[in-house]
Amino acid sequence: MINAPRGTNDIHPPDTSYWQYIENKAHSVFNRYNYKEIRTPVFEYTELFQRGIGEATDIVEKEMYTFEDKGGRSITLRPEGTASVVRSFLENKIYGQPQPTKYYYLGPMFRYERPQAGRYRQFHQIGIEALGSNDPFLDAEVIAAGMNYVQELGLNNLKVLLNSIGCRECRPGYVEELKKYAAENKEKFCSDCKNRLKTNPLRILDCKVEQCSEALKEAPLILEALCDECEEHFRQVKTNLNRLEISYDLDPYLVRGLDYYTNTAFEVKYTGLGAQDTIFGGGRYNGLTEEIGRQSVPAIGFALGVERLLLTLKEQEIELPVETGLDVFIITIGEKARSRGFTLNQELRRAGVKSDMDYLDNSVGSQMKMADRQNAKYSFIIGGNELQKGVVTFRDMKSGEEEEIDIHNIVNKVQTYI
RNA sequence: GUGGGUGUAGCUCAGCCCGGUUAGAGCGCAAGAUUGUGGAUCUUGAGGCCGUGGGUUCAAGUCCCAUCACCCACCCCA
Repeated sequence: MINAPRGTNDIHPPDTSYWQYIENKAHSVFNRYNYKEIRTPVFEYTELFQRGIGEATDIVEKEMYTFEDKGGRSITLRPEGTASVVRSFLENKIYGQPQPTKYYYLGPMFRYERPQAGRYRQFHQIGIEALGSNDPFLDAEVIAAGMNYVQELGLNNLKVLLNSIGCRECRPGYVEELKKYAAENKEKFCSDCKNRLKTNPLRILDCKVEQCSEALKEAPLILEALCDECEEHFRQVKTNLNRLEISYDLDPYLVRGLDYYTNTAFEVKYTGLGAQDTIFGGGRYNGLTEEIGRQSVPAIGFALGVERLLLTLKEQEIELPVETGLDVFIITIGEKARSRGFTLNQELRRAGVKSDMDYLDNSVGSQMKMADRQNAKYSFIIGGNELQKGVVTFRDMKSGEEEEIDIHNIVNKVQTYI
């Protein structure tokens, strides 16, 4: 027996209809915000992610599915969506068109990690990216679009965490301050954080170890170290969120794992999920386009984890519209009736009626049971008697009432009922 | 990559500590209960390389080792 690779999942009915619902809702909500769908390849040259995400990040260091293709090129299955979207934006010179450019995307992403609740090796993200504007109205719009999306799906009790992590003017100075503070209080931090101090100092801010949160209480805050421009930008983002009545908690310890983020950083969490509680997260990445291309294009976006969204929907016991049952199930007795039922089935379907029949040559009782299990509104019974009279027995599955109807009129008849 | 838990019927699980002959339950599935009627009940039945490989033993689902997978957590992220 060959199993699906570790960390991958098959999605079966009825779950597939949840997925379709989630995807359809994304199309409709993001279109309303005037974001257009973009589809990029599932694999890219490895260099794109190395440059875009940052060499020092865990994603690039140890989580990428990288392989050499037959032409000797290093290829990587995309671990996230933003780098590809930016690459495509630059490669196709979309910056030459009227700005901003507003995209959304959805699809599978790949990271080589140990699977756990809400985290898989092949997982799915839905994201939006708005490129070509640094307008703080846009920061708020992006967050609003995401919140609107999950709210329309029925989610409650979500928390927006907000921070600004500055720009390349003010952040380096802050990082130095932070390093200095941490060096002076080194013994108060956990061993991981002692390492982070060298590799990625900002990350000590969101360490979940209690002693570290203690140790950080006296630490300098980035919100107090922002340059005038960043501070003003952040102030306006907050004002705009207030205007949209989106409540948020300032979290000065919220940082983002990927190098390209600047200014606004946000995460939306649901606390009932266990360790993987971030439903979506994102921020501004004004530095990314220059890493990948030559142009400097400001941009902001977020990515949402579909599997986590589904877990939350189930956790909150939100009913998603499941595929409805059959209109008609055809029950036949005998070979002749079966053949007639088979052609009638096709007639029904061509007339827009959702119908099915038995393919196991089961007993009438079993066929009736099948009709019941399939949630059929009506069953059509065709046996020797019906064939002789040229009728079908039309049974209302709810009331149990039956009437005989001319087999030539049955399609029209049932259309008026559904 | 690290730690803990779990792999027995289609599904959920019991049996394992304290080895012993044909491996169980519930649900689901199938057939039937005056021969052409579902959603209730009852009867009967089908369905298991007990994750895989090795070892200990007269004997292994049960004990030991390895391996794989899943779950949870750490790391990190969506």
